[in-house]
Amino acid sequence: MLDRQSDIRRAPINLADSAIVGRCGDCEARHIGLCDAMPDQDLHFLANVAKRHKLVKGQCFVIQGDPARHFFNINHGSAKLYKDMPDGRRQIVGFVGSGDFVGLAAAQTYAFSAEAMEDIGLCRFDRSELRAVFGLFPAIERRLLDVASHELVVAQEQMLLLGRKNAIERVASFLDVWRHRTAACTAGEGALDLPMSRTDLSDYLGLTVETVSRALTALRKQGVIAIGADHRVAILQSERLTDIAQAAA
Amino acid sequence: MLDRQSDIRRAPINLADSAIVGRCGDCEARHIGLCDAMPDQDLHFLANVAKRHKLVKGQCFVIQGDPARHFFNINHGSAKLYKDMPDGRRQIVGFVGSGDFVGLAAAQTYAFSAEAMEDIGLCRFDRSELRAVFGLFPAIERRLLDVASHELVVAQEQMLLLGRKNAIERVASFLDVWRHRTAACTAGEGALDLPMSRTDLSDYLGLTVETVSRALTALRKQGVIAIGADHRVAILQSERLTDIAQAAA
DNA sequence: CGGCTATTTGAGTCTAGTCAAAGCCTGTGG
DNA sequence: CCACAGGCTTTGACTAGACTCAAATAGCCG
Repeated sequence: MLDRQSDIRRAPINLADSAIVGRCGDCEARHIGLCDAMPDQDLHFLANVAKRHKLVKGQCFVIQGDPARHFFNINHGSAKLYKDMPDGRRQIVGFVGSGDFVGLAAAQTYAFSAEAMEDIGLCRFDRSELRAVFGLFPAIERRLLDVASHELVVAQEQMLLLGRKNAIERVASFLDVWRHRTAACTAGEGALDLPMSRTDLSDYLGLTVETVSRALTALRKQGVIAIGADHRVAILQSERLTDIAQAAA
Repeated sequence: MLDRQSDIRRAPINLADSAIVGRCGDCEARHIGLCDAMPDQDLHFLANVAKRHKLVKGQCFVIQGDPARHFFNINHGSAKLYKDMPDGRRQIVGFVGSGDFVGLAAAQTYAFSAEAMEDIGLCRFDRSELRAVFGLFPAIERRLLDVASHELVVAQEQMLLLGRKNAIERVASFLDVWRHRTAACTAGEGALDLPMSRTDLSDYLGLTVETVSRALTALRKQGVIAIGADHRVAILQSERLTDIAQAAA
């Protein structure tokens, strides 16, 4: 655990080093996330306060405890949000992907850190500048409130998972939610695309890597899922998975 | 566990039965919570969409899964917010008190239930009507976004607690947070006022009643807290408590 | 003064954690 | 093309911290 201290995650590369590219109009995230709340002709208001960045896998763009000066909108790729304890224990509080908004959970300082799990592109907004845009386009603020409400729902569901579910229920819950999250994007019923490692999964589910692995094996032996040679997961019995996740059976 | 099914909590009294009393101007919560975002002369806009209610201990005013038609603002008293699983397992996702806003964590339906832990007074707002007030007073929406952001910070901290802390750290964390929450109200350094039972505490901390009790005893034996004959808790060494809560020592 | 309930304490069990090692992709270099 | 190093994942054996079941204790209220 403690080797995390010397990890790449502890040596974030300054965002200023990242390439700034492109404009809003042809952004891959134009019609998702924050930006979809703006009509085309007013998009330049957002563009004026947004800086586009590209980050490579492993780079941090939010550090827990730093002054919360920015919001972020992920354009492509995925990242993990997490909290660390002084002795190395880690809790991942969320995974974010294309279109997701990052940075709401902050008062004066960020309550979490954020690290790219693969190469990502994002837009960075200055909080105070974005706040000024609120006055002109209340739809933005409305959107953020909706996003925050939804995140609260998800957070409460995660509290139930962490506080009351056993290992298999936790893993089943994660797969069930992830399936629905990615079903919107990929129609195919093949293996799930899991950008996170088993270690990330364990830090998200409040378990150890070994326990996550054992739970996956148990689900595989029950015929609920299949695990590929590349460790990817395919869901074979989705109703059964949901039942296990919710302890409905 | 399963006896909860027949509990008073399962048979909520309809809010329509509750007494509706008073006006906003002389409300005990006038200068906290949502209402403080409104200037006196415009308070009647809120009053028009608010219904004041009084509830007795044990009454539910939000049921998980019901259509989310209202927001609530607690005027006095305290309540618990929780999620239940079909087999009776329960996770309390938050405690709320005077001035606190309830109902943000909802999409079409409520993600949680809410029950009065003591007699309480609250204001009920129709969501659609309150939304209409947003247009006239953006300060309300701004306030809600701030509230939601703060709740997200708290929720993430709770995920860390539930996912990665041991029993003593959980109990210490709770006492530490609760001390700060109530310190703003009561200057006295006496015993904490804990409106919730040990069972509620265990459902909040993801433990059993017995484990909570044992953790409290352990903290008492270490001299960090004292436990009164009425089971109330007094904090004797607050820095030590904080260190234990954060695993800093 | 009892009955009731919430809390605390005790004894034994079990789930998940820890420590250790093997297996298996991946990617690099010969 | 194959061998090998390295990291991630899986499996195994044992431990520990929290849970379960049971009982004792102590306020609280009629």
